[in-house]
Amino acid sequence: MSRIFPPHSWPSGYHEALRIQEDLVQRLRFEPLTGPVETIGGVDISYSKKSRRMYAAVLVFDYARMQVIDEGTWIQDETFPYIPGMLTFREGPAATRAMEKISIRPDVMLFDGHGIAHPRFCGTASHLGLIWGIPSIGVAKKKLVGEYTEPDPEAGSATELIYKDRVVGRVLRTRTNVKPVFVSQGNRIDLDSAVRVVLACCSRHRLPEPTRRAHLRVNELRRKAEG
DNA sequence: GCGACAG
DNA sequence: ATCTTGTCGC
Repeated sequence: MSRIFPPHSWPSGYHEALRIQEDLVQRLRFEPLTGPVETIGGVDISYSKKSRRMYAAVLVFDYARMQVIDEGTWIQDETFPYIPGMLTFREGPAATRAMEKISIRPDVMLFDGHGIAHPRFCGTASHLGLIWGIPSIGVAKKKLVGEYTEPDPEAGSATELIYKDRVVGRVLRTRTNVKPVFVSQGNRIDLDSAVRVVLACCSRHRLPEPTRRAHLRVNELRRKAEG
């Protein structure tokens, strides 16, 4: 039994959130990214514990030039606490409102967090990519679940992230001699395609440009609103 | 009970 | 995310 959860209705309790993840995970699909990628989106959320406010930004880039061509932002109060494995219910509401403000739908989207490298194989990148209807990739700075061996120090080196006998992602060295990032399938993309896209966005920094720039943008929003 | 634990 | 000083290296 599966259904499509309304994008603008979010759960307030843990158990309802759990049921939603178990429902949505059945709808995830992982296939090679077909067709040319001309635009790519980056999403990030920032929140201040003090004001309990959230700042969201969705940036759309021209993939070839890696320049911003569209932007959507949103500010609101917190509606859900931070619980490992439930990040999408904390960030989803504000991220979705920011998403509604862009006019160019990106061909693929990068998230600051995991895709299927998640306790129930339904992290933020998978969840939001699914309800937004856009191929998505998870790029996290730290592990949530799984086991792996350290990749070689050269840019491009990678090892598998294994969880419950499944390959749920890749530990990828995006730049030489920097800490690796955790790349995982969000939805409508396979792991090889995901890694290829992430590497293409990391010519100058450890994190891919779309999420890196979205992060700078939300911090700018917060500074402007709070100080 | 103990350790792990995206942002 | 937030708390926090200095510091090593491209």
